Amino acid sequence: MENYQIFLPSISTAAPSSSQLIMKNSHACIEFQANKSIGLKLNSDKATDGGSNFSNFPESKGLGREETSRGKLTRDRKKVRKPRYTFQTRSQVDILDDGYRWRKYGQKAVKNNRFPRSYYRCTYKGCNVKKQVQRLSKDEGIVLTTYEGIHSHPIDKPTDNFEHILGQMQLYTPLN
DNA sequence: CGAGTTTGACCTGCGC
DNA sequence: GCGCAGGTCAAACTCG
Repeated sequence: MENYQIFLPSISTAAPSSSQLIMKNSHACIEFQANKSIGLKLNSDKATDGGSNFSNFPESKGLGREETSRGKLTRDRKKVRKPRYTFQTRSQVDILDDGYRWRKYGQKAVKNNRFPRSYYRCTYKGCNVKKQVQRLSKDEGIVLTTYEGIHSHPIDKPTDNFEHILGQMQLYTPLN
């Protein structure tokens, strides 16, 4: 960790909608963006790349489902979106080993991006943290990892730098 | 056998 | 209203 910058919002509802953390070392470059997701509508035009629209988090999208034609979906999803944090990582591998255990629950092709987006959920009991992993089509060396929510448990298998990063996230994350 | 992955179907919101 | 895109579910499958 040679170069470490943090730009984080004050913990206030009037805080700027995004912040950045940039980490660099000899083998990786990570750019971290935190967005308060509640009610944000930042881009008026459609993103040209599948990974560039992570700052758009309509509050109600895909939420509130209780029962459907399948008759199986009875979960009561919260209507409040958790904050999301996007890491932009230059890496040859899609999956950042952040020390937590994740279970993949979906993969989708993204418009204007030849790489699919993968959806993961933390497998720790009671931990509802999700993440999305996507490679940029215009620079396939860059992987966007979007975290949604805060882990409420210790890291399962601590790895060097990421424990630091995630610790910072929890320190600075505004609570809902 | 349990945990994790794959993948098609389904649901919802949004733009036209 | 319709189609598209994003997000999620869950059965089937794979792997250790």
